[in-house]
Amino acid sequence: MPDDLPAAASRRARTKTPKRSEPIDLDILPSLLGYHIRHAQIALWRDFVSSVGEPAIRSGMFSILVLSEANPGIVQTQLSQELDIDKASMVQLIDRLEALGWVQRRRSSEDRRRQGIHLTAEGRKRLKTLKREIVEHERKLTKQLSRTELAELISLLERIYPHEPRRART
Amino acid sequence: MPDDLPAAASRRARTKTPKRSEPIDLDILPSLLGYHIRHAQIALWRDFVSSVGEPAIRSGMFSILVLSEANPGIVQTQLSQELDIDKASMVQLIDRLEALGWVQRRRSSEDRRRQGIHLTAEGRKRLKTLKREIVEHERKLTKQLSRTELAELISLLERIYPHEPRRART
DNA sequence: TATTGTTATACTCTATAACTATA
DNA sequence: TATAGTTATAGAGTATAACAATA
Repeated sequence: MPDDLPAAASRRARTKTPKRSEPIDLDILPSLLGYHIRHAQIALWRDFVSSVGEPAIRSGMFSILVLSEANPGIVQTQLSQELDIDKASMVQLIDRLEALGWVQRRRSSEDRRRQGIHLTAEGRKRLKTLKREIVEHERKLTKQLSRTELAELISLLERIYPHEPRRART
Repeated sequence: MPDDLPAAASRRARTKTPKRSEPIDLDILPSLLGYHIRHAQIALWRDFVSSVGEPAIRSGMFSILVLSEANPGIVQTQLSQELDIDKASMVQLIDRLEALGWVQRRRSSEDRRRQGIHLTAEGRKRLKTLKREIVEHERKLTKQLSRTELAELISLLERIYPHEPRRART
């Protein structure tokens, strides 16, 4: 899950590859979806951290920013639910975004338990840059796929995890 | 990357879902491959831990077992390279498998720096059960996909992460 | 000098549980 | 009683760096 994955792997951190003498037998691994998802996740993660200028931002925090921009005042439980992040973990992520000055919590006057999340002007500015970097990062990673193939890949992935029906987006 | 993900999420751990009042706007998230890979990874992870009888075993350790069975005497650097796990992390994983009595390190006589990994009889027995559980778990997760679609999904995923060319497997 | 494996340390993500305040 | 949010704590995964033994 990685979720997310390692800590500061901006540069390809692992040790130099040794001579590969003979190819190894992968047995059933290549037939397992989990095996490929894991590798894809690692590749995406590595390119994400090296593509995003702001080292403090991880994919989870990016998603929070996007949802907060598109849904001003969204509350933490909604974010938790949509992003499949525990509410206790969400607190820490929002704490960090607030410490960076990118978002603000605003207590709701109707239901004083709730705190809506709002982007600050600074957050909006930074998110704009982030989005550009991340779209570029995605393009780099998926450049071997045609537009149709990418859509097909996403569509197949959506069928293996439970989620709310998506509204059509062009 | 998450790889792997949380700690002990055998039971759907997170809090009860609250009423979803109005659908939220996901903005660009649904167009991002990383967003879907992350969700798929989480879904796979959750089902993995609830499907595998042995709670000590994670997907990384499972892969090590499979490769050690198919390639007796494989060395840690090869495992690290193939599974994209740092060699220092690999040590800990092998330590745990050895403590469980499932694998053995055997010092090579030609190159005394190297230690080949070998399954024990116990390890072979347990791996047999594990494989059955994991094949079943994969079937459950991918049951919405036809055989062709699953092959297509895997093939598309393979094109977004760097890897050695695979030998054909039927 | 380079490689294999190891130890030690630290950081991130996430889960769990107990808690506050509001409803 | 239930919900939104918080705090505290712990565990897994991984990275980094330094190291020992061997080549």
